Amino acid sequence: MFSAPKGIPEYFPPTSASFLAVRDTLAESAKRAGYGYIELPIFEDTSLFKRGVGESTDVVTKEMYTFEDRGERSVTLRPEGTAGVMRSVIEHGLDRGQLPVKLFYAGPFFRYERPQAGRYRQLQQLGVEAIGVDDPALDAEVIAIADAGFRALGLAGFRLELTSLGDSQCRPAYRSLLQEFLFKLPLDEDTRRRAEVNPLRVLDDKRAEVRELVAEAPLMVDHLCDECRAHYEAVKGYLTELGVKFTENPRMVRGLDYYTKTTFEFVHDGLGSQSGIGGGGRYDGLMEELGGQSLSGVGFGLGVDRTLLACQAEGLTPGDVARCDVFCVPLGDAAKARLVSIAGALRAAGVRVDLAYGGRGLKGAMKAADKSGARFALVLGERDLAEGTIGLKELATGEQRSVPLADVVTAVQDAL
RNA sequence: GUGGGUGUAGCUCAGCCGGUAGAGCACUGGGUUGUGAUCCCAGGUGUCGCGGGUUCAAGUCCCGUCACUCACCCCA
Repeated sequence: MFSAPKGIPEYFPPTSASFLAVRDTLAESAKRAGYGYIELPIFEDTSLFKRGVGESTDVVTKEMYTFEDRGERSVTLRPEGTAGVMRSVIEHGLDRGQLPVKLFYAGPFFRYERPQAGRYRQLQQLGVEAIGVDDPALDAEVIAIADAGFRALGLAGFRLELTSLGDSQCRPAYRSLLQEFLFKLPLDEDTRRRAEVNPLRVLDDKRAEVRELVAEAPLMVDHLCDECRAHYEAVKGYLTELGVKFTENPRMVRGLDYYTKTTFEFVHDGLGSQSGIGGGGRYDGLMEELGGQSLSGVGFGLGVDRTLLACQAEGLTPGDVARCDVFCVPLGDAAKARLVSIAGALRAAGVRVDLAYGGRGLKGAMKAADKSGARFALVLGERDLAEGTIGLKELATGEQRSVPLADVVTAVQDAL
Protein backbone atom coordinates (compact mmCIF):
# COMPACT_ATOMS: atom_id res chain seq x y z
CA MET A 1 0.00 0.00 0.00
CA PHE A 2 1.18 3.51 -0.73
CA SER A 3 1.27 6.24 1.83
CA ALA A 4 1.76 9.98 1.58
CA PRO A 5 5.34 11.22 1.78
CA LYS A 6 6.61 11.67 5.31
CA GLY A 7 5.54 14.73 7.23
CA ILE A 8 2.86 15.99 4.86
CA PRO A 9 -0.59 16.79 6.19
CA GLU A 10 -3.60 15.99 4.06
CA TYR A 11 -6.98 17.60 4.49
CA PHE A 12 -10.24 15.93 3.55
CA PRO A 13 -13.88 16.49 4.49
CA PRO A 14 -15.00 17.69 6.90
CA THR A 15 -11.67 19.21 8.03
CA SER A 16 -10.75 20.45 4.57
CA ALA A 17 -13.67 22.91 4.75
CA SER A 18 -12.01 24.50 7.77
CA PHE A 19 -8.66 24.52 6.02
CA LEU A 20 -10.12 26.48 3.12
CA ALA A 21 -11.96 28.80 5.49
CA VAL A 22 -8.76 29.60 7.38
CA ARG A 23 -6.83 30.31 4.20
CA ASP A 24 -9.60 32.36 2.63
CA THR A 25 -10.33 34.36 5.78
CA LEU A 26 -6.68 35.35 6.05
CA ALA A 27 -6.62 36.18 2.34
CA GLU A 28 -9.75 38.30 2.69
CA SER A 29 -8.02 40.36 5.35
CA ALA A 30 -5.18 41.13 2.91
CA LYS A 31 -7.58 41.97 0.08
CA ARG A 32 -9.34 44.47 2.30
CA ALA A 33 -6.11 46.40 2.59
CA GLY A 34 -5.61 46.54 -1.16
CA TYR A 35 -3.27 43.62 -1.68
CA GLY A 36 -3.46 41.83 -5.04
CA TYR A 37 -2.94 38.13 -5.58
CA ILE A 38 0.29 36.78 -7.04
CA GLU A 39 0.66 33.17 -8.22
CA LEU A 40 4.23 31.95 -8.23
CA PRO A 41 6.25 28.85 -9.11
CA ILE A 42 6.52 26.10 -6.52
CA PHE A 43 10.20 25.70 -7.35
CA GLU A 44 12.87 28.20 -8.29
CA ASP A 45 16.53 28.40 -9.17
CA THR A 46 18.40 27.15 -6.10
CA SER A 47 20.66 30.20 -5.96
CA LEU A 48 17.64 32.50 -5.51
CA PHE A 49 17.04 31.05 -2.05
CA LYS A 50 20.73 30.89 -1.21
CA ARG A 51 21.07 34.57 -2.00
CA GLY A 52 17.70 35.64 -0.67
CA VAL A 53 17.23 33.62 2.48
CA GLY A 54 20.90 33.56 3.45
CA GLU A 55 23.66 31.01 3.03
CA SER A 56 24.16 30.59 6.76
CA THR A 57 20.55 29.91 7.73
CA ASP A 58 19.42 26.43 8.71
CA VAL A 59 16.67 26.68 6.13
CA VAL A 60 19.23 26.89 3.34
CA THR A 61 22.01 24.71 4.74
CA LYS A 62 19.98 21.69 5.73
CA GLU A 63 16.28 22.01 5.04
CA MET A 64 15.89 22.60 1.32
CA TYR A 65 14.46 20.14 -1.17
CA THR A 66 17.06 20.64 -3.86
CA PHE A 67 17.44 18.53 -6.99
CA GLU A 68 18.62 18.67 -10.54
CA ASP A 69 16.07 18.77 -13.34
CA ARG A 70 16.53 17.03 -16.67
CA GLY A 71 18.32 20.06 -18.05
CA GLU A 72 20.90 19.80 -15.27
CA ARG A 73 19.66 22.96 -13.58
CA SER A 74 19.66 22.99 -9.80
CA VAL A 75 16.17 23.81 -8.61
CA THR A 76 14.66 23.98 -5.12
CA LEU A 77 11.12 23.58 -3.85
CA ARG A 78 10.39 26.97 -2.31
CA PRO A 79 11.05 27.01 1.46
CA GLU A 80 9.48 30.45 1.91
CA GLY A 81 7.65 33.05 -0.12
CA THR A 82 9.40 36.39 0.01
CA ALA A 83 12.39 35.58 -2.23
CA GLY A 84 10.10 34.36 -5.02
CA VAL A 85 7.89 37.43 -4.76
CA MET A 86 10.89 39.73 -5.01
CA ARG A 87 12.26 37.82 -7.96
CA SER A 88 8.94 38.15 -9.77
CA VAL A 89 8.59 41.84 -8.92
CA ILE A 90 12.06 42.56 -10.28
CA GLU A 91 11.65 40.32 -13.34
CA HIS A 92 8.36 41.91 -14.39
CA GLY A 93 9.19 45.43 -13.34
CA LEU A 94 6.26 45.65 -10.97
CA ASP A 95 8.30 48.16 -8.97
CA ARG A 96 8.40 50.58 -11.92
CA GLY A 97 4.91 51.88 -11.24
CA GLN A 98 3.32 53.37 -8.20
CA LEU A 99 4.69 52.32 -4.85
CA PRO A 100 4.17 50.45 -2.64
CA VAL A 101 3.57 47.27 -4.57
CA LYS A 102 1.15 45.28 -2.40
CA LEU A 103 0.86 41.56 -3.04
CA PHE A 104 -0.37 38.42 -1.31
CA TYR A 105 0.22 34.77 -2.02
CA ALA A 106 -0.90 31.39 -0.71
CA GLY A 107 0.20 27.84 -1.20
CA PRO A 108 2.59 25.08 -0.20
CA PHE A 109 6.18 25.51 0.95
CA PHE A 110 8.73 22.80 1.62
CA ARG A 111 11.33 22.24 4.28
CA TYR A 112 13.11 18.98 4.92
CA GLU A 113 12.84 18.82 8.70
CA ARG A 114 11.99 16.13 11.21
CA PRO A 115 8.19 16.32 11.44
CA GLN A 116 6.43 16.94 14.73
CA ALA A 117 3.24 18.54 16.00
CA GLY A 118 2.60 21.58 13.82
CA ARG A 119 5.79 21.15 11.83
CA TYR A 120 5.45 19.68 8.39
CA ARG A 121 7.66 19.11 5.37
CA GLN A 122 4.96 20.58 3.17
CA LEU A 123 3.49 23.57 4.93
CA GLN A 124 0.79 25.91 3.79
CA GLN A 125 1.40 29.59 4.11
CA LEU A 126 -0.42 32.78 3.30
CA GLY A 127 1.79 35.80 2.97
CA VAL A 128 1.76 39.46 2.05
CA GLU A 129 4.49 41.80 0.88
CA ALA A 130 4.42 45.59 0.67
CA ILE A 131 7.39 46.75 -1.37
CA GLY A 132 8.97 50.11 -2.03
CA VAL A 133 7.93 52.44 0.76
CA ASP A 134 9.82 52.60 4.03
CA ASP A 135 6.93 53.98 6.08
CA PRO A 136 6.39 52.63 9.60
CA ALA A 137 2.66 52.97 9.02
CA LEU A 138 3.02 50.26 6.40
CA ASP A 139 4.70 47.96 8.90
CA ALA A 140 1.75 48.53 11.19
CA GLU A 141 -0.71 47.84 8.37
CA VAL A 142 0.92 44.53 7.57
CA ILE A 143 0.81 43.49 11.21
CA ALA A 144 -2.78 44.63 11.52
CA ILE A 145 -3.79 42.51 8.53
CA ALA A 146 -2.55 39.37 10.25
CA ASP A 147 -4.14 40.38 13.53
CA ALA A 148 -7.49 41.07 11.85
CA GLY A 149 -7.34 37.78 9.95
CA PHE A 150 -6.81 35.77 13.11
CA ARG A 151 -9.60 37.66 14.86
CA ALA A 152 -11.98 37.14 11.97
CA LEU A 153 -11.54 33.41 12.51
CA GLY A 154 -12.57 33.87 16.12
CA LEU A 155 -9.13 33.24 17.56
CA ALA A 156 -8.46 34.83 20.92
CA GLY A 157 -5.57 32.89 22.44
CA PHE A 158 -2.72 34.39 20.49
CA ARG A 159 -0.33 37.24 21.15
CA LEU A 160 1.84 39.44 19.03
CA GLU A 161 5.51 39.77 19.86
CA LEU A 162 7.43 42.68 18.44
CA THR A 163 10.98 43.93 18.26
CA SER A 164 13.43 45.71 16.00
CA LEU A 165 16.53 44.03 14.59
CA GLY A 166 18.17 47.28 13.49
CA ASP A 167 19.69 47.79 10.07
CA SER A 168 23.04 47.86 8.31
CA GLN A 169 23.87 51.03 10.25
CA CYS A 170 23.55 49.66 13.75
CA ARG A 171 23.32 45.88 13.65
CA PRO A 172 26.95 45.02 12.81
CA ALA A 173 28.23 47.00 15.79
CA TYR A 174 25.67 45.40 18.09
CA ARG A 175 26.52 41.98 16.73
CA SER A 176 30.17 42.41 17.65
CA LEU A 177 29.20 43.68 21.06
CA LEU A 178 27.00 40.66 21.66
CA GLN A 179 29.65 38.25 20.45
CA GLU A 180 32.18 39.84 22.76
CA PHE A 181 29.76 39.19 25.62
CA LEU A 182 28.94 35.64 24.55
CA PHE A 183 32.51 34.51 24.04
CA LYS A 184 33.23 35.22 27.71
CA LEU A 185 30.52 32.76 28.77
CA PRO A 186 31.09 29.06 29.51
CA LEU A 187 29.05 27.85 26.55
CA ASP A 188 29.00 24.33 25.16
CA GLU A 189 30.60 23.77 21.79
CA ASP A 190 27.35 23.79 19.84
CA THR A 191 26.16 27.03 21.34
CA ARG A 192 29.56 28.59 20.89
CA ARG A 193 29.44 27.83 17.19
CA ARG A 194 26.03 29.40 17.04
CA ALA A 195 27.43 32.49 18.73
CA GLU A 196 29.88 32.80 15.86
CA VAL A 197 27.45 32.22 13.03
CA ASN A 198 24.25 33.76 14.36
CA PRO A 199 24.82 35.27 17.80
CA LEU A 200 21.28 36.64 18.13
CA ARG A 201 19.95 33.11 18.13
CA VAL A 202 21.71 32.33 21.39
CA LEU A 203 19.45 34.86 23.10
CA ASP A 204 16.47 32.75 22.08
CA ASP A 205 17.77 29.47 23.53
CA LYS A 206 15.09 27.46 25.35
CA ARG A 207 17.36 25.92 27.95
CA ALA A 208 17.05 27.50 31.38
CA GLU A 209 20.79 27.45 32.13
CA VAL A 210 21.57 29.26 28.88
CA ARG A 211 18.80 31.76 29.47
CA GLU A 212 20.33 32.54 32.81
CA LEU A 213 23.77 33.03 31.29
CA VAL A 214 22.50 35.48 28.72
CA ALA A 215 20.13 37.31 31.06
CA GLU A 216 22.47 40.30 31.18
CA ALA A 217 23.40 40.21 27.50
CA PRO A 218 23.20 43.47 25.56
CA LEU A 219 19.98 43.79 23.54
CA MET A 220 19.53 45.13 20.02
CA VAL A 221 16.73 47.44 21.04
CA ASP A 222 19.14 49.28 23.35
CA HIS A 223 21.63 49.79 20.55
CA LEU A 224 19.48 50.95 17.67
CA CYS A 225 20.68 53.88 15.61
CA ASP A 226 18.55 57.02 15.67
CA GLU A 227 16.76 56.17 12.45
CA CYS A 228 15.87 52.63 13.54
CA ARG A 229 14.80 53.82 16.95
CA ALA A 230 12.48 56.43 15.47
CA HIS A 231 11.10 53.85 13.04
CA TYR A 232 10.43 51.36 15.81
CA GLU A 233 8.74 53.94 18.02
CA ALA A 234 6.57 55.00 15.10
CA VAL A 235 5.50 51.41 14.39
CA LYS A 236 4.44 50.97 17.99
CA GLY A 237 2.54 54.23 17.83
CA TYR A 238 0.64 53.20 14.71
CA LEU A 239 -0.17 49.82 16.17
CA THR A 240 -1.64 51.52 19.18
CA GLU A 241 -3.68 53.75 16.85
CA LEU A 242 -4.93 50.61 15.11
CA GLY A 243 -5.84 48.99 18.41
CA VAL A 244 -3.46 46.11 17.84
CA LYS A 245 -2.09 44.81 21.13
CA PHE A 246 1.54 43.68 21.24
CA THR A 247 4.23 42.72 23.68
CA GLU A 248 7.85 43.60 23.11
CA ASN A 249 10.23 40.68 22.97
CA PRO A 250 13.78 41.98 22.50
CA ARG A 251 15.10 38.42 22.35
CA MET A 252 13.02 37.37 19.38
CA VAL A 253 14.99 35.91 16.49
CA ARG A 254 14.11 35.25 12.90
CA GLY A 255 15.50 32.34 10.96
CA LEU A 256 15.91 34.17 7.68
CA ASP A 257 18.79 36.56 7.16
CA TYR A 258 16.98 39.28 5.28
CA TYR A 259 15.03 40.81 8.15
CA THR A 260 15.82 44.33 9.35
CA LYS A 261 14.15 46.80 11.67
CA THR A 262 10.60 45.75 12.52
CA THR A 263 10.25 42.06 13.25
CA PHE A 264 7.24 40.28 14.69
CA GLU A 265 5.77 36.93 15.46
CA PHE A 266 2.28 35.73 16.33
CA VAL A 267 2.34 33.05 18.99
CA HIS A 268 -0.45 30.72 20.13
CA ASP A 269 -0.17 28.75 23.34
CA GLY A 270 -2.48 25.90 22.42
CA LEU A 271 -0.14 24.27 19.91
CA GLY A 272 2.64 22.58 21.82
CA SER A 273 6.21 23.21 20.89
CA GLN A 274 5.69 24.81 17.49
CA SER A 275 3.76 27.78 18.73
CA GLY A 276 4.37 30.36 16.01
CA ILE A 277 1.34 30.83 13.78
CA GLY A 278 2.87 33.61 11.76
CA GLY A 279 5.79 35.94 11.55
CA GLY A 280 7.48 38.52 9.44
CA GLY A 281 9.08 41.89 9.33
CA ARG A 282 10.89 44.42 7.24
CA TYR A 283 13.63 43.54 4.80
CA ASP A 284 15.63 46.49 3.58
CA GLY A 285 18.41 44.98 1.52
CA LEU A 286 16.72 41.99 -0.05
CA MET A 287 15.63 43.46 -3.36
CA GLU A 288 19.04 44.92 -4.11
CA GLU A 289 20.67 41.66 -3.06
CA LEU A 290 18.55 39.90 -5.67
CA GLY A 291 19.58 42.30 -8.41
CA GLY A 292 16.76 44.82 -8.26
CA GLN A 293 16.70 48.45 -7.28
CA SER A 294 17.28 49.38 -3.69
CA LEU A 295 13.77 49.29 -2.30
CA SER A 296 12.71 48.13 1.12
CA GLY A 297 9.81 45.86 1.86
CA VAL A 298 7.73 44.53 4.70
CA GLY A 299 5.66 41.38 4.89
CA PHE A 300 4.64 38.26 6.74
CA GLY A 301 4.03 34.57 6.32
CA LEU A 302 1.17 32.99 8.23
CA GLY A 303 1.05 29.26 8.77
CA VAL A 304 -2.30 28.01 7.54
CA ASP A 305 -1.78 24.53 9.02
CA ARG A 306 -0.87 25.93 12.41
CA THR A 307 -3.65 28.47 12.34
CA LEU A 308 -6.07 25.63 11.73
CA LEU A 309 -4.55 23.77 14.70
CA ALA A 310 -4.99 26.92 16.78
CA CYS A 311 -8.66 27.08 15.78
CA GLN A 312 -9.11 23.46 16.77
CA ALA A 313 -7.35 24.10 20.07
CA GLU A 314 -9.89 26.84 20.77
CA GLY A 315 -12.82 24.65 19.73
CA LEU A 316 -13.49 26.66 16.57
CA THR A 317 -14.57 25.04 13.32
CA PRO A 318 -14.38 27.74 10.66
CA GLY A 319 -16.21 27.16 7.42
CA ASP A 320 -19.41 25.44 6.50
CA VAL A 321 -19.32 21.74 7.25
CA ALA A 322 -22.63 21.11 5.49
CA ARG A 323 -22.01 19.58 2.10
CA CYS A 324 -25.24 20.80 0.60
CA ASP A 325 -28.41 22.77 1.22
CA VAL A 326 -30.89 20.31 -0.29
CA PHE A 327 -30.83 16.53 -0.43
CA CYS A 328 -32.98 14.70 -2.97
CA VAL A 329 -34.67 11.43 -2.02
CA PRO A 330 -36.13 9.51 -4.96
CA LEU A 331 -38.53 6.57 -4.66
CA GLY A 332 -38.45 4.57 -7.85
CA ASP A 333 -36.89 5.09 -11.26
CA ALA A 334 -39.36 7.62 -12.65
CA ALA A 335 -38.94 9.81 -9.58
CA LYS A 336 -35.19 9.46 -9.77
CA ALA A 337 -35.09 10.64 -13.38
CA ARG A 338 -37.18 13.65 -12.43
CA LEU A 339 -35.09 14.46 -9.36
CA VAL A 340 -31.87 14.25 -11.33
CA SER A 341 -33.15 17.04 -13.56
CA ILE A 342 -34.51 19.02 -10.60
CA ALA A 343 -31.11 18.75 -8.93
CA GLY A 344 -29.51 20.13 -12.08
CA ALA A 345 -31.95 23.02 -12.21
CA LEU A 346 -31.40 23.86 -8.55
CA ARG A 347 -27.63 23.81 -8.95
CA ALA A 348 -27.93 26.11 -11.94
CA ALA A 349 -29.88 28.43 -9.64
CA GLY A 350 -26.98 28.42 -7.17
CA VAL A 351 -28.31 25.92 -4.65
CA ARG A 352 -26.01 23.20 -3.33
CA VAL A 353 -27.74 19.92 -4.04
CA ASP A 354 -26.96 16.25 -3.52
CA LEU A 355 -29.02 13.16 -4.26
CA ALA A 356 -29.35 9.64 -2.85
CA TYR A 357 -27.61 7.52 -5.46
CA GLY A 358 -27.38 3.77 -5.64
CA GLY A 359 -31.01 2.84 -5.22
CA ARG A 360 -31.09 3.05 -1.43
CA GLY A 361 -34.27 2.48 0.48
CA LEU A 362 -36.24 5.43 1.79
CA LYS A 363 -34.91 5.02 5.29
CA GLY A 364 -31.33 4.84 4.10
CA ALA A 365 -31.84 7.81 1.81
CA MET A 366 -33.28 9.90 4.65
CA LYS A 367 -30.33 8.90 6.76
CA ALA A 368 -27.99 10.10 4.05
CA ALA A 369 -29.98 13.36 3.89
CA ASP A 370 -29.44 13.82 7.60
CA LYS A 371 -25.71 13.13 7.39
CA SER A 372 -25.26 15.50 4.47
CA GLY A 373 -26.01 18.49 6.67
CA ALA A 374 -28.68 19.71 4.24
CA ARG A 375 -31.44 21.93 5.61
CA PHE A 376 -34.07 20.44 3.34
CA ALA A 377 -34.91 17.12 1.79
CA LEU A 378 -36.89 16.82 -1.43
CA VAL A 379 -38.88 13.58 -1.40
CA LEU A 380 -40.41 12.36 -4.63
CA GLY A 381 -42.32 9.09 -5.28
CA GLU A 382 -44.97 7.67 -7.60
CA ARG A 383 -47.84 9.23 -5.66
CA ASP A 384 -46.33 12.70 -5.83
CA LEU A 385 -45.57 12.33 -9.51
CA ALA A 386 -49.20 11.39 -10.16
CA GLU A 387 -50.34 14.47 -8.23
CA GLY A 388 -47.71 16.69 -9.80
CA THR A 389 -46.24 17.63 -6.42
CA ILE A 390 -43.06 17.04 -4.44
CA GLY A 391 -42.43 16.83 -0.70
CA LEU A 392 -40.23 19.57 0.78
CA LYS A 393 -39.12 18.64 4.25
CA GLU A 394 -37.21 20.80 6.68
CA LEU A 395 -34.93 18.34 8.41
CA ALA A 396 -34.38 20.23 11.65
CA THR A 397 -38.09 20.51 12.44
CA GLY A 398 -39.42 17.50 10.56
CA GLU A 399 -42.09 19.65 8.94
CA GLN A 400 -42.99 18.62 5.44
CA ARG A 401 -45.24 20.20 2.86
CA SER A 402 -46.17 19.48 -0.72
CA VAL A 403 -45.28 21.97 -3.40
CA PRO A 404 -46.20 21.84 -7.09
CA LEU A 405 -43.47 20.17 -9.13
CA ALA A 406 -43.45 23.09 -11.54
CA ASP A 407 -42.55 25.54 -8.76
CA VAL A 408 -39.94 23.47 -6.99
CA VAL A 409 -36.96 25.72 -7.77
CA THR A 410 -38.59 28.90 -6.53
CA ALA A 411 -40.11 27.08 -3.55
CA VAL A 412 -36.67 25.88 -2.48
CA GLN A 413 -35.11 29.29 -3.01
CA ASP A 414 -37.83 30.92 -0.91
CA ALA A 415 -37.39 28.32 1.83
CA LEU A 416 -33.65 28.88 1.98
C1' G B 1 20.85 15.23 12.77
C1' U B 2 19.86 13.75 18.62
C1' G B 3 16.55 11.68 22.27
C1' G B 4 11.70 9.60 24.46
C1' G B 5 6.87 7.18 23.51
C1' U B 6 3.62 4.15 20.54
C1' G B 7 2.45 0.32 16.58
C1' U B 8 -4.14 -4.77 17.50
C1' A B 9 -10.72 -3.78 12.59
C1' G B 10 -11.95 2.18 8.38
C1' C B 11 -11.44 5.35 13.39
C1' U B 12 -10.53 5.42 19.04
C1' C B 13 -8.74 1.76 21.88
C1' A B 14 -9.10 -2.94 25.50
C1' G B 15 -6.56 -7.58 25.62
C1' C B 16 -4.10 -9.37 33.33
C1' C B 17 0.68 -13.99 35.48
C1' G B 18 2.19 -16.37 27.45
C1' G B 19 -2.94 -20.76 25.67
C1' U B 20 -3.67 -18.66 17.84
C1' A B 21 -8.61 -11.56 19.29
C1' G B 22 -12.62 -8.03 21.58
C1' A B 23 -15.53 -3.31 22.59
C1' G B 24 -17.32 1.40 21.14
C1' C B 25 -17.84 4.48 16.95
C1' A B 26 -18.54 4.25 11.75
C1' C B 27 -20.80 1.50 7.66
C1' U B 28 -25.06 -1.71 5.50
C1' G B 29 -29.88 -3.97 6.19
C1' G B 30 -34.25 -4.69 9.19
C1' G B 31 -38.07 -3.23 13.36
C1' U B 32 -45.16 -4.21 8.06
C1' U B 33 -45.12 -2.43 2.21
C1' G B 34 -43.42 6.30 1.64
C1' U B 35 -39.67 9.46 5.89
C1' G B 36 -33.70 10.93 9.11
C1' A B 37 -30.96 12.29 14.28
C1' U B 38 -32.77 8.53 19.80
C1' C B 39 -33.87 3.21 20.64
C1' C B 40 -33.82 -2.27 19.44
C1' C B 41 -32.07 -6.44 16.25
C1' A B 42 -28.76 -8.38 12.56
C1' G B 43 -24.19 -8.30 9.40
C1' G B 44 -18.66 -8.12 7.68
C1' U B 45 -13.53 -7.08 8.16
C1' G B 46 -7.86 -8.19 11.03
C1' U B 47 -0.94 -11.02 7.52
C1' C B 48 -2.06 -8.17 16.09
C1' G B 49 3.81 -2.98 11.66
C1' C B 50 7.79 -6.35 9.61
C1' G B 51 11.88 -10.04 10.44
C1' G B 52 14.21 -13.23 13.70
C1' G B 53 14.70 -15.63 18.66
C1' U B 54 12.88 -18.17 23.39
C1' U B 55 8.74 -21.74 24.22
C1' C B 56 4.74 -27.53 23.59
C1' A B 57 2.40 -22.66 22.67
C1' A B 58 3.87 -15.46 21.36
C1' G B 59 -0.71 -9.88 20.22
C1' U B 60 1.66 -10.87 25.08
C1' C B 61 8.68 -12.20 26.59
C1' C B 62 13.79 -10.94 24.03
C1' C B 63 16.65 -8.82 19.80
C1' G B 64 16.63 -6.23 15.31
C1' U B 65 14.14 -3.27 11.81
C1' C B 66 10.57 0.02 9.80
C1' A B 67 6.69 3.40 10.53
C1' C B 68 4.14 6.90 13.30
C1' U B 69 4.42 10.39 17.19
C1' C B 70 6.32 13.97 20.80
C1' A B 71 10.50 16.82 22.25
C1' C B 72 15.54 19.00 21.15
C1' C B 73 17.11 21.73 17.02
C1' C B 74 14.68 24.94 13.62
C1' C B 75 10.50 27.59 12.13
C1' A B 76 4.90 28.94 9.66
